[in-house]
Amino acid sequence: MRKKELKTRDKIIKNALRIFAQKGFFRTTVDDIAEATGVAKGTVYLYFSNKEDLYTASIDEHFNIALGMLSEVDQSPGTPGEKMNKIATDYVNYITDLRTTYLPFSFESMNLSSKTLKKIHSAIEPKLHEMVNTISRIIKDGIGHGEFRRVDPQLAAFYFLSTIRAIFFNHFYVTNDSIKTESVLELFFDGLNKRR
Amino acid sequence: MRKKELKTRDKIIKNALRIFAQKGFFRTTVDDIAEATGVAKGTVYLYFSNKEDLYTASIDEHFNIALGMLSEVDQSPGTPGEKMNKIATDYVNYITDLRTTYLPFSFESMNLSSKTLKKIHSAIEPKLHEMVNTISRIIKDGIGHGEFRRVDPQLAAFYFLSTIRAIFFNHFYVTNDSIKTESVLELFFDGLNKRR
Amino acid sequence: MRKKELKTRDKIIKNALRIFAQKGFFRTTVDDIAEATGVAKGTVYLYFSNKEDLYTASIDEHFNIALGMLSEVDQSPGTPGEKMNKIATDYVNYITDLRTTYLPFSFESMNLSSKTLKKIHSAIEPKLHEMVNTISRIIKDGIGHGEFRRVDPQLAAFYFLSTIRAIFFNHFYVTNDSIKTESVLELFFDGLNKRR
Amino acid sequence: MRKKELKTRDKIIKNALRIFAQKGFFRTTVDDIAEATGVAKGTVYLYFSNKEDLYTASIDEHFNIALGMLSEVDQSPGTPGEKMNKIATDYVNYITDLRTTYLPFSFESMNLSSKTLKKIHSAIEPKLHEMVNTISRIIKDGIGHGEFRRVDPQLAAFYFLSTIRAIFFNHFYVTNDSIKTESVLELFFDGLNKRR
DNA sequence: TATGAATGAGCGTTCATTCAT
DNA sequence: AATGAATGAACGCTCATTCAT
Repeated sequence: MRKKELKTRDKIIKNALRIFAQKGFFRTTVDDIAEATGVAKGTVYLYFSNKEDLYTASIDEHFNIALGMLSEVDQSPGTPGEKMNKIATDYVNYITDLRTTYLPFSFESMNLSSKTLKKIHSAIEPKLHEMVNTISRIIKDGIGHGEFRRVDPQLAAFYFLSTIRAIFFNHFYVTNDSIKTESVLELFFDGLNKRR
Repeated sequence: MRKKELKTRDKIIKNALRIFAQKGFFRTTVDDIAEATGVAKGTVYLYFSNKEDLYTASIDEHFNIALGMLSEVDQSPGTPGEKMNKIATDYVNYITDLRTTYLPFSFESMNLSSKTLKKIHSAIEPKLHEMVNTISRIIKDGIGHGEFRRVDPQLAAFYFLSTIRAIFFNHFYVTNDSIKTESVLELFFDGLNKRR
Repeated sequence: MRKKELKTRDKIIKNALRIFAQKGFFRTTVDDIAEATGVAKGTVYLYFSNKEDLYTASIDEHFNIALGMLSEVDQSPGTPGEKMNKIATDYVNYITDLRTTYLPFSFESMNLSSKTLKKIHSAIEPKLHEMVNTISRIIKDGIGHGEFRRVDPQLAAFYFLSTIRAIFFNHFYVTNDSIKTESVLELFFDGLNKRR
Repeated sequence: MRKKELKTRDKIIKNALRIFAQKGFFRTTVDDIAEATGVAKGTVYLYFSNKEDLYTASIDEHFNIALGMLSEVDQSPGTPGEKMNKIATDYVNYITDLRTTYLPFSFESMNLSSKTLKKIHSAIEPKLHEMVNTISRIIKDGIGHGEFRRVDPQLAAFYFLSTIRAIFFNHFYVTNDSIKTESVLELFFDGLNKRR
């Protein structure tokens, strides 16, 4: 029964993550998630005290998945630059699989109550820091091996994540997918300025 | 009469832009906007057929303002690099003034109905293209003068706008505002890779 | 329009008072009241911020009516004893008209949230005090004229109101209405003990 | 087995009585009672077919306790007046122990479905009659011994019970407990009218 | 033009009740 | 006998939209 309980809760989270990703917090109803999971609406409330709690749990799940992909790439062989390219590609693929509709997946802008935002914050901040730290270490490694410039590794890691996100936001603005991941990454690594 | 009408419509849009920016589409009520404008709720519907229309008009207004700032900087003297720095700084300041709350201003993720999304798209795409084109021209100019590398100017322009947005999204993830505009722009211009 | 507004609000309160009296707070739905008033559910929320607010307003209305009856009797001619008999009879008639079902009308026991109880308290306490004070004055008058014993007038006034209520609670326990108002009042005035 | 069953059922009733008394029928959930009893929610339904049944059983329990106190006092030595004073005091103490919250304990006004009300009625009417009869006998005894006036003993008995309840309802209206049991009983026994 | 009272569909949440184990 | 996960009907409340004035 312990197993079954975890399974139902887990199934709800997985469906919630997907549907929230597709339709956003407000256009997703608890019924949507319950129906997709094959349970009654009330069942959702056995595992989550309210919709925002479920949303928080979904974001948490998202970061767990992202962290999993990250550390897997980190432990695989390759130069820092190769690793970062792999991270970006994997993440882009994951998100691309997740959103089945036109809409971009973005936790960045939910306009929830500030109370919930704070809850989400405290839930994701440690995980985001872990992501930033992992990438940061890769960058430091790259600096040590003379592959990267001497920049602030934390800042570069943050900017790297933003660059990945930029690839998705592009979809919102430009309907034809002319913007390629590699081209953006090339700009990230080599910058705009001409080398002297 | 004509003047008064435009004024009321204009006042509504300006308040809508500010409030939507602060609270997002769903948490903003038509009453919020009517009240802030000092008109009755029904009056809003004299000028906009529904809430999403008003939202679309607000986004349009936002891009008009952004385009205005852009062309002003474009026509001022300075190197392409200086111009781009000015654009980023001005835009950051504008957005910072706009959002009075904790929440980032992001049109990217509204999770509206796809019908409305398409309307917004067709409304903003020409303006966004104008923005991208203006920046694109500056970049081309920089390439011609040997200041920038030979990259796809459109892609670089798009990535430049994404970089500006990245500075705001940062606020959502990192509570202390340690990420400085200049540091991010430095990374944008010089890239991560070491120069050979 | 001012008039119309007051009318709708007033109509809602009057229906709410009647239905709450018949079915109690929990078994009464906002829809019940809206339907009885001939307005949509949302209309109720134009005038009252929530169900408990409406309930509080209903109780207030009840006490206003009771106070009106009380002061009318008070200003009519008669001995203190006659006045008190009239008060009891009028009140009993009023309540009897109000409850159309089997259920007693009792504000005493709603088991609401303590927050609401406090709101109701502060709303009715002054009015209840006014009721007690009016009866108290009548009793004092009766004592002064040698009609009543020298008792605490406030206590006697409170007990008098309880005696009136007792007549209704009786209906809950005893299905045949054998308990007559006059018999109970006789006991109230003359007591159980034999006079020495 | 048989013993254990009775024990569980009994434990549920005792907890139900206490919690219903504190929070009322509607604000009490079956979960509240199950949790307090230390059994699963489903277990409650092994012994009671629904919540209203459990409520009826609780009221029954209440009357059994009250009847027990009553007959104990009845069989103890003392004048009729002394006995009635003892009854009132004991009952007040019992109820005071029962309600741990601000709310008065009142079965009088539950606003349940009329079907359940009828069930409750038929359950408590015989017991209430037994209470009234016991007190009635005491009063008759007092009349026979010249202690009480020649009144309808049933009516006086009913009014006596109402007087006891009045003491509790007072708590709802008057926040400071200035109303003392003895003062109210004095009024009950001696009446308001001056003795000629 | 402008108003704002009225509407009612829609959604989050609760909780008594059931039933497979 | 006992459990507790699951159900789903019910209800409070919101708010975009309408329309008579």
